[in-house]
Amino acid sequence: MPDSYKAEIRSLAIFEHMADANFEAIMRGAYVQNFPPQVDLITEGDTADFMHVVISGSVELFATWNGRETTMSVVRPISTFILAATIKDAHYLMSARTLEKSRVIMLPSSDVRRVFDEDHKFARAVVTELAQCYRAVVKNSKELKLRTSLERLANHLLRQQARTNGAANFELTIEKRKLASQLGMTPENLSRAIKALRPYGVTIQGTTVQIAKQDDLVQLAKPTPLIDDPAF
Amino acid sequence: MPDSYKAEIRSLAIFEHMADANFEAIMRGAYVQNFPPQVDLITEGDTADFMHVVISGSVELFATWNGRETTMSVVRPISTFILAATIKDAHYLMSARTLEKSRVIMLPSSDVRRVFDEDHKFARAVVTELAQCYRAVVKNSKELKLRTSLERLANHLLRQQARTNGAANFELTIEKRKLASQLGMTPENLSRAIKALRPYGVTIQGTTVQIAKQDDLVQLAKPTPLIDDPAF
DNA sequence: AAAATGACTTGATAAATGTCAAATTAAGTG
DNA sequence: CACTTAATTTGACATTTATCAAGTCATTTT
Repeated sequence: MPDSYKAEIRSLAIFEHMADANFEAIMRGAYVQNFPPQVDLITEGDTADFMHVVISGSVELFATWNGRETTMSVVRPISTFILAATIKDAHYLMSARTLEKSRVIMLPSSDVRRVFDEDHKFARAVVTELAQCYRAVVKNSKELKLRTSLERLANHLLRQQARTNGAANFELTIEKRKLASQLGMTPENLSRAIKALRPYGVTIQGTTVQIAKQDDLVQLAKPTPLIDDPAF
Repeated sequence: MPDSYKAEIRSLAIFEHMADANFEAIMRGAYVQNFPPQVDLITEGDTADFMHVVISGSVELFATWNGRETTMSVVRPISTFILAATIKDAHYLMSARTLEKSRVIMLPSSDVRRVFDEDHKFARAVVTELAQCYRAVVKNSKELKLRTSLERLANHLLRQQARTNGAANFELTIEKRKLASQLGMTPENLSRAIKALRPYGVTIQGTTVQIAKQDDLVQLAKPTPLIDDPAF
């Protein structure tokens, strides 16, 4: 494990305040791996032997049932995933695959759990992270149940805009068919939803989004921190 | 706070192994309240000043947006709710109301957080509980995105059956319109879905469910622990 | 018990969303 | 660049789900 990665990981919220010795204990069994795009990292149902940290690239979390598949979320640097399964010593509920060339650090779950039991600062940080994840899923669930697909798209665009520079023009960060799946619709439906946003000043060419009439889009989307603010 | 309640609360997984002094510290500021049905306990967006424990009755967690409302879950004795918001010192993401006459214990969030920082056993238990809640929401989200309303109903019946005695006959525990909302459909749609399950041996009269052809229903529902087993 | 209220069901219809196939565009490859 | 492949879009259509209105059923109130 090169020191440069170590420093990066150390700066993550969940590792930031723990004792050096404990951090080293976790890092001892950790290893970095580089993956090309479209590589399966984990499969739902398997036991959660590793906690993962995305250092570069991006990783899709997805779920399957009865031949169907849906994108649950996309994890970007620098963040952890599969924290809950690690802590509970349980099975993965979601599968993961790389979307681009990605660097991922794998931390043995048993080490994470052991240190968790010894280092209160780490435990505190894990809880905060977990609470954050929980709230993110709740928000997502609210969005799915309370909004139509058009409204979900409109709000996604506004969130994406806020996440970047807040300017009228920005880029989509994932493929449209993944976006469709994440928003709980088919690619065809997304394509039509994009056209339906035209009267609200939205133009999407390739991956470039332009929001010409911010107010109109906001009026349609009706964003609320209770669903749309990741920090709320 | 009567001792009888205290003993009940003490036996909850999240309080079970903590130090007596810390448990007392939390109980000192706690109080029990009895509510009639249909009383609003908390409103989404408010700051999470209390963690709640349902001692008797049942509490609906629901969310609203743009004039719409959806049932997120129903909490039954003895369990906590609004743990994540308490830990994060954040705002409630969901509202809560009693469905029946209910007894609820309210623990000041600041006390919970203080003890959390001092008592490692408690912290450990909180994390486990939170991870459990997280996984429950993920399962729910998977179900919403991967299954049709008919499949959701079929699986709900099987889960409900497993939760009770596993026998062919059992009772629905909530109103049908709440069930519909929880499953992400309208009451009318639920009513029709129930009829559509007839060929699979399902009869529902009032709140009584009969599953005459278990195998047929299972074949339709295709339950998986990754979505349907609360303990998985 | 009669009346009133609310839950549930049913039918008719509309809207939203999904499916399939084909056309188009974009991206990657030799 | 020409070729191949994959992603996206479009059109036609099917299915699912929601909406509205009316009716039925059950429960509570008086």
